[in-house]
This record gives sequence, structure tokens and C-alpha cells, in this order.
Amino acid sequence: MTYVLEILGDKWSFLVIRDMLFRGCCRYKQFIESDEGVATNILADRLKKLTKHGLITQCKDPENGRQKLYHLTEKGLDLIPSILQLVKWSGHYDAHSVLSDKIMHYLNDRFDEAVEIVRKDYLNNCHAGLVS
Amino acid sequence: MTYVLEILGDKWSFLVIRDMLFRGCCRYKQFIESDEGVATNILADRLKKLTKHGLITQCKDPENGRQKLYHLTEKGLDLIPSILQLVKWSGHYDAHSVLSDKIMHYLNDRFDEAVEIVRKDYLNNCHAGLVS
DNA sequence: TCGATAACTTGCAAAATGAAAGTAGTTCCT
DNA sequence: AGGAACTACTTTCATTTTGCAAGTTATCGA
Repeated sequence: MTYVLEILGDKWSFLVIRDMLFRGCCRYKQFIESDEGVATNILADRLKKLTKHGLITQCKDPENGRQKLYHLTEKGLDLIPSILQLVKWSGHYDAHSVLSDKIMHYLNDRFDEAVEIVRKDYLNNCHAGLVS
Repeated sequence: MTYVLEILGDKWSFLVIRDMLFRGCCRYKQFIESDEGVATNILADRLKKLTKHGLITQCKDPENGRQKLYHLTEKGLDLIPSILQLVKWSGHYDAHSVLSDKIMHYLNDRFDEAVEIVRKDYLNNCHAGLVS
């Protein structure tokens, strides 16, 4: 457990992964525009750190050379169960949760299925494929 | 998810919960003596924060008035699945993991059972009972 | 070629952290 | 009953991290 906390031990790293999984973020600008408002230097630092630890990869956008694309690796995708459990807990205890009953139902009764859905959804939308 | 990160968005909060669940810590001194070495002021701050958010409770040790006892609430115990997923991920990807094959097998193949075991184990050993 | 865009980097003030020392309420010992 | 020891903090202060704003570099589109 110490290992995962070394990598994800601060909220910004978590939020980067969440944005990739649930909001389809794969560009620097998209992360910056995300609700929580990361500072640009912090984002750069976390992207570097996540890359160093092999949770994400960076590559040039083949269609637009001034953009970079960030994608989750297998190692990063394997965090889906952890993230979904945290989402589930939040949905249950946060008075201001915005999760629908349908989603909460899925998380409560068909967790493994939910994990598969999120994973496939991500892979479909980020057709760039996985490296490593 | 923002909600849980507000509360557990730093590693020390996570480690306090882990120490309670897996190492039976329920006294200030025990947390301090734990491997990672929290500073006393940070620990005090996190215990306060976790109490404020209702994940743990504090009470005087009835057998020793100069000690306090910290216990997980139902809300705190409900983090077990999240924590176990993180433990599982760490066990899988950390080259220096110390988790036995038996435990990894449990986490992989009988996750819900593992959650129940950790929960009951905690409740048995912290016979103080749950408040709220 | 020039302005716009994307992904950073740098500089700096403010906040958080960590180590060490200090304090307050209990209990143990004699 | 009185002093030492214990436990759970609090305080102080130097160091690190954060967050905001502004600057830099490379690329693209007209």
C-alpha cells in the first residue's frame, strides 16, 4: 500500500487518472480546463510522475504536432477497481453527490461489470491503443 | 470522488486508516511508532480531520485515563473495499511487496470475503464497539 | 511570415510539512 | 502526599510544496 501512496498519494494524481477514465481527457489543455483547476506547473509535474511510474504514456498527436496525447497503460487501467470503490464510497457518503441511482446500483450490485464497462469504454474512446 | 479526496487526499490520512485496520492501532503512540514516521503535529491534525469527517471517533481509555482510544466508525469501515483494492494493486505492481501469495489469492479471487474478514477482524479486536 | 495555440517552465508569495522542544493532564512509585 | 514518568498533544521554525501569473518554445493555419 505504501507503493500506491508514493505514486497517488496526493489528490492531483488521482484526479488526472479520473479525468482520463471518466472525462476522456488525453490532452494537457483538457486537464487544465477540468473543474478542479490544477495549476499548470503541478499538472506538468504529476504527468511526469505518472509517466515515470508507468501509469500513463505520452506521445505526439499524429494529427496535430503541437499537441501531445496522454494515455493510460495497463498498469494505470488496473487502478479502475480502486477508483470505482472510492467513487462508490463518495457517492454513498457525500451529501452533494451527483451520481445517479442507476450508477450507484451498478457499483453496489454489479461491481465487476462496472469495472469492465469503464475499461472497455476507455479503450474504445482512446483508440490510440495501449503501449506497454 | 472529490469528496473522498477532500478527506483522504493525502497519504497520512490513508495510513492512519490502514494502521487501524491492519495493525490494530488505536492509540496516538501506536500511530507515531508505525513504520512510516509521521510527525506528531501532522498526526494530531489528521486525527482531528478524520474525526471531524466522522470516519473515526475518540474516547478516553476507561482503563488508563491518560490515553485516548481511536476507533473507526461505520463510515470509516466502509473504506475497507477501497483500501483493499489499493493494497491489491500495490501487491501486484510493487516489486518489493511483502504480501503473501495466499493473501493475493484472496484479494484476486474472493475479494468480498476478504472485505468481510478484515471488517470482522477489526470489530473483534476493537471490542470497544462502534459509535455512530 | 505572422498571429494563434499548446505544452510547458520560471519566479515568487503563501501554505503545508517535518523535526525538535515544550506543555498539560494522569498515573505510578514510594 | 509529592515527584518522576507517561501520553497526547501544541508550538516554533526551517524547509518544502503549492498555486498563481507571466514568460518560453515549438507548431500550425492563413
